[in-house]
Amino acid sequence: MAVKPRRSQYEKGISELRSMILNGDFAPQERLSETMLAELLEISRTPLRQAIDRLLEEGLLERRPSGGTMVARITMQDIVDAIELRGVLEGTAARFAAERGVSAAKITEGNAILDELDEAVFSGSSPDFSRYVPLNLDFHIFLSKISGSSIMEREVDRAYRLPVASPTAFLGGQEMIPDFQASLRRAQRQHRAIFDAIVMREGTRAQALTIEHARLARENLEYITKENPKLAEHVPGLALIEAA
Amino acid sequence: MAVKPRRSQYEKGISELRSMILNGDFAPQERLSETMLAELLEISRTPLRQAIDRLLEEGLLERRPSGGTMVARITMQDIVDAIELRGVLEGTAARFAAERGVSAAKITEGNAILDELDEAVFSGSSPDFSRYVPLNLDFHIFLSKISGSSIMEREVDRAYRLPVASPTAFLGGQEMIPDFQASLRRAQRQHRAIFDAIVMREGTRAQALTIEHARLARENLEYITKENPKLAEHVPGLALIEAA
DNA sequence: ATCGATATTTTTGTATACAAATCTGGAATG
DNA sequence: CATTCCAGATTTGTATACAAAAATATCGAT
Repeated sequence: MAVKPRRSQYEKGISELRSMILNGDFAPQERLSETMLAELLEISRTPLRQAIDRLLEEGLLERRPSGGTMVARITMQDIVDAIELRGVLEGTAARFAAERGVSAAKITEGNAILDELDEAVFSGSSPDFSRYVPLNLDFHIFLSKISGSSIMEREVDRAYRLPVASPTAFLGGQEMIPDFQASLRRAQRQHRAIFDAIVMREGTRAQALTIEHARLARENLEYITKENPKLAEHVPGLALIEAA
Repeated sequence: MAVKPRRSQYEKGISELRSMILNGDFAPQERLSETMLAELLEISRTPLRQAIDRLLEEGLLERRPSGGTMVARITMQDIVDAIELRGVLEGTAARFAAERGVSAAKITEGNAILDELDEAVFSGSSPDFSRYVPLNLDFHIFLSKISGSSIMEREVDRAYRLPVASPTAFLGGQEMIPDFQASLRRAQRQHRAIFDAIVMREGTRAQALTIEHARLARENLEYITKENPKLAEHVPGLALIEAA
């Protein structure tokens, strides 16, 4: 039997509308009327409006001056800033973790994730992408959890939802962008360094390393836009960038 | 004739529900049913639910495991963390401003605010509180605006809405807490130093000063809780803190 | 033809009705 | 006496109806 997802109309609205936006289904300045969207997504206006509110929060939608909403105008600078912000928040979480200390159990847990990442990145002749991507996200979420601050955990999680700021934004789906293999290895070495700094209670170092780690995403972004623009298709949301 | 505010039911819901929560009108674990709240606020469930979603975002409400919502359990640590987070975000905005440079017009504008703040703080025998509070907020918002990043502007603004993390959270209404007069003078000297660092393009210094500036709020929080607990009444939201 | 005023249609904000899910109390059973 | 199960009552999620506001179209005057 197929598993029936049975998600709410509201969740359906969010995820479908989000992917339509990232997919570039709407014209840049197009007014998105609620009735039209409701019909399109086959949900009623009540849960649709919730979804719109949420996507406004995430920065994917924007209120039009005349009323109504439209797809947000996102510049390259916005993405660079969102990546930097993500790094700053993750860096603060790492600093908190270092300053406040991490339990032995959590150290074991972190090392386990890192060992698995090593497997995925270094064991074969080339990195195993489909294993790396979820493990990478696991590690990043793990870092926010050991900050010892529910506020930081929330806000880091939130930053991941900003357009194209998630740690996995440039890692495509299953298929790897071959040019990024070296980047993956650097990233994993940074993971080790970050966790080492945290365990050693070196807050400033942990923070600096984590911020710099996020900037790998910026490098990938620059590589795609300058060297290999057709890769942009693999990164949902990149298509809707306006000229800065 | 009295001015008719004519705000929407949704806005009414947010502001009234928020102040009721901060006022401690609900018992700690009390389940807040939508029908009950709708009746209480005299709005229908539709805009009420929007308001609830918003306050969930702000961290003032929390979903109960069994379904339904309740007032969020906020610990002292959460407030300390929210203040630090606010400082980190404001600090990043200040760093951006320093790194990217500020126009001559904006420098003039900043100096004008600082001069007015000087007036409010240093001109009389004691600081003019009712003038200081809005000017202080102006300066903080000004800092986020000159970051040159709409993302940072948004996120700083958002951090102000976290429980008791706003720059004016500990400044009470009109009446000043006398013990904070010295703190006010220190704060204003820090404002000058922050803006100087930004104008001089000293990003790291601007960031560090701004983070430290936010920690004045933490000092005030500690003073209130340890030295003079009855002042807590003057700080909306402090009443609903649980033991950490 | 252009502008402005008014009428018409669309769109959003709000209330309410209804259904599905959840909770509560109590009776039946071990 | 504790436990399980079920009926009734809330409660939440969703659809829809309606009204106020906004946008668009229409028409007339200059």
